Amino acid sequence: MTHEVRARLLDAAEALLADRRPAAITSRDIARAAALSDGVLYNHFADKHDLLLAALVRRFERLTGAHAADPVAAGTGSIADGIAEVVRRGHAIQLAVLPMLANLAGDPALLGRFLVEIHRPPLGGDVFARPVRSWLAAEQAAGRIRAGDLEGLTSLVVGAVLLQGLIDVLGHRPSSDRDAQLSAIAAALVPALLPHSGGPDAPHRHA
Amino acid sequence: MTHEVRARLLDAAEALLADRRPAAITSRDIARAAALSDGVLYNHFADKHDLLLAALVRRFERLTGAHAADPVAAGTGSIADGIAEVVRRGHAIQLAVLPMLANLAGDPALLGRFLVEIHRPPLGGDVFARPVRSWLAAEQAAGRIRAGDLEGLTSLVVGAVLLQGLIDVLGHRPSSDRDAQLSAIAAALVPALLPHSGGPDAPHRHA
Amino acid sequence: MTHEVRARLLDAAEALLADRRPAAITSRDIARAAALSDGVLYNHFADKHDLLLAALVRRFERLTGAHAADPVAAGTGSIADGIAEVVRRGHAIQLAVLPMLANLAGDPALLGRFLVEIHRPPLGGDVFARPVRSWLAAEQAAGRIRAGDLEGLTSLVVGAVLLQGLIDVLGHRPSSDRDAQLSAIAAALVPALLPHSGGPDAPHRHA
Amino acid sequence: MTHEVRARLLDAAEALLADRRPAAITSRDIARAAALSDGVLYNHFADKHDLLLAALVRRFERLTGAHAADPVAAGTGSIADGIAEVVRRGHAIQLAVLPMLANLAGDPALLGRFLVEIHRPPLGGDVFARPVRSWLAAEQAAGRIRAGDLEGLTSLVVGAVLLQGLIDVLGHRPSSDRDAQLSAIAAALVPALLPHSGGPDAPHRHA
DNA sequence: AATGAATGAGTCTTCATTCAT
DNA sequence: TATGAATGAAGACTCATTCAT
Repeated sequence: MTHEVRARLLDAAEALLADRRPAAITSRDIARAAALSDGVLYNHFADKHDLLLAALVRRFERLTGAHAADPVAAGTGSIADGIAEVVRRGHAIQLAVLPMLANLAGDPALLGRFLVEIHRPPLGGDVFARPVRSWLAAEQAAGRIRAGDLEGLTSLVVGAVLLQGLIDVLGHRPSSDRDAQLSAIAAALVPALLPHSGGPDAPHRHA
Repeated sequence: MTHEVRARLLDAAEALLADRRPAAITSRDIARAAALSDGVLYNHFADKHDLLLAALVRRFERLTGAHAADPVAAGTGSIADGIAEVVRRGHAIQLAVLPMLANLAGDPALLGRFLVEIHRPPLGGDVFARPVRSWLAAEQAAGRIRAGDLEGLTSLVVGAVLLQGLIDVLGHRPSSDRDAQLSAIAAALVPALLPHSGGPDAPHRHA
Repeated sequence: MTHEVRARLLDAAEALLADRRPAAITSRDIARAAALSDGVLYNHFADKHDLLLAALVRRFERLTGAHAADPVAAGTGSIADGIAEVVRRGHAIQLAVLPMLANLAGDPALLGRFLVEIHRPPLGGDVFARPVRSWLAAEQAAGRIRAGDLEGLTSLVVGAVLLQGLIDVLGHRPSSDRDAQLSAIAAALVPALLPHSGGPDAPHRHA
Repeated sequence: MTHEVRARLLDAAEALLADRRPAAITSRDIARAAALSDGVLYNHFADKHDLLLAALVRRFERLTGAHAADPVAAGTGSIADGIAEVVRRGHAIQLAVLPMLANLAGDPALLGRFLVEIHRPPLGGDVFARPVRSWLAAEQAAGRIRAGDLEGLTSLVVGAVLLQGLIDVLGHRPSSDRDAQLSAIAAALVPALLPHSGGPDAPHRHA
């Protein structure tokens, strides 16, 4: 089968990508991991870059797929619990995907090609934003959270979670610290979500 | 002058760092850019890494210094205007610093050394968080924004801004889109900041 | 042929080893001598050191093999003639091997690896001592030389020959001087070998 | 004083020579060890080689001087004891000097210059042979050992000792083994030294 | 005479890619 | 199509020596 070799190459590259940055993977490493010869690569891909890119995309989809399949339920439970869950889930996705993305950052050419492949805007197509936006939209539709700019809110949530993801991926921190911080973020988000509470509230009300 | 060469080396490295990732800068590049001979580097630094690290730190400080000197005023104007300014300023810092940081991500060893040099936690010591935290604390002290967990709120703001910074740095987007998004974020943050408005508002009010 | 290059590399290295010390042989020298490209070496050997070591061992075996195949006959002729032959042969082996060994002395790491490869104790496995010891043991068994400590006697002979070998290898001296000295050594050894004569003396008095 | 710098350079080089081979000593090492600047060297010596050579000679003389001053007494005690002492002393000199000489072997150019400086034949002028020869000559003159070729006998003794010295310097062996071997050598030498003992015994008695 | 920074040729090694089989 | 040996440009780093001060 002609495609078996291609697949083996991709598998091997994907496996290596799990714990090494692209720049640190040699074409020989891949060939050896695939138990194939050094040169085959060029019969199936234009380039080492090409192979790596394909492997990267496959890996991204795999990492991302599991999470995408299981959205946070909207319309049940308290808003506080819901946003906490959204935050936790978002963070879990980041932990899966960010290491790969961080490694990619060091290779602008590859990163560029990867982002094209994945759909802009950057940072993983919409894998980060979509689940958040969906939940927010659903709860808005249910009238359980404040109506208003969906994108601003989504960015708020995604950004807050991303920061925590980066901290975990680039620095290393105790998981208890991490959980506390995630809870604090969820708590801080609650007032931004709740519907206007009627009462007077203007910023300059002090006047 | 004994230090002239060292300085020229640093200048050259810093200049190269502006548009290339460290891994893509060769010792020869630096020497040539400094109009010095190949080996000089090793008369002044232990390593290419050492030189690069020093240049990185210098660049970071330079990039960061200007912003740090001019904090957002607290206690005047509306909260909405204040947070909008905090967001804008934060974004400006990111634009200056993130490209460098993103390039650094590809070189874990150098990144590690850099972070040590800069003070953890990652992502630029506290340059991102400190101005935000200061403003929030000041407004809290003035009773103009909701009392409560300062860190959660800070993370919210910094994260939201960071996400926009990354989008601008890694992908390229029209500045009008960017400004709109920053405004949306600031707007979305306002309700998270305003003091409790008295009225009933609990999340589970639905019961 | 898969091994042709490996062999050519070894041949080239061996040839260079003939008149240069390992430390003075660059990887480029070898490649050029083998009419191969700079990098080949690393397709067949882990290291320049590895290649050099292999070449060294090969050269040693080659140099040594010829001599080992043809031991000095014991039990025939006079003891004086026998020891003279043992001395001459020993000296010939040294002349072949010592230059290489002397060159090796300057590179402790390589020397160490080489000695492991060749069997300790130092100075070329037992190539120097074995033939001497064999002849002595055979003559002892035949009752033609003094019984007694075989090792002491062996050391005596090997050492005396080694000294002459070093003189020839490190300094340069006329071969007539050399031959005279070898003869003198053989003559001096005779009384150390002859069985106790009980009676008054002389080795050749029999006439 | 103009010569103070020269002396400091020599001292430093000599000290470094104690535990490093010449090829592994950089001109900077010497300058630093002498607490002098990199370039001074060239005001007092033609070359790094020149400095090293001078240091080598000085070191050799120092190492050798102590031993030369204290010859083995001849004419008293048994011949067996005398030769044992000669062997022991010879070995001690070797242990002092051979490491340096072995290191020198790796640098033919320097070795050559050194040997010229020290007087041929190689291996330390006559430091090894002279004490042995003196003792043998004295005992011969006293009629306590066999008359005959002094040089052959000297070579025998020096060579045997040299072999043991090399074994100790290049390989490492327990001192008990070493002492046993030195004794065995001394014992094996005794019959070569003792005056003719009379009795019939000829080598070709085979008839 | 001393300084010590600058030089730059030279070392080993890596690795993407080619290409004859 | 698969193989895997060969290529050769490129990289980081060393160090004896020079020379302006």
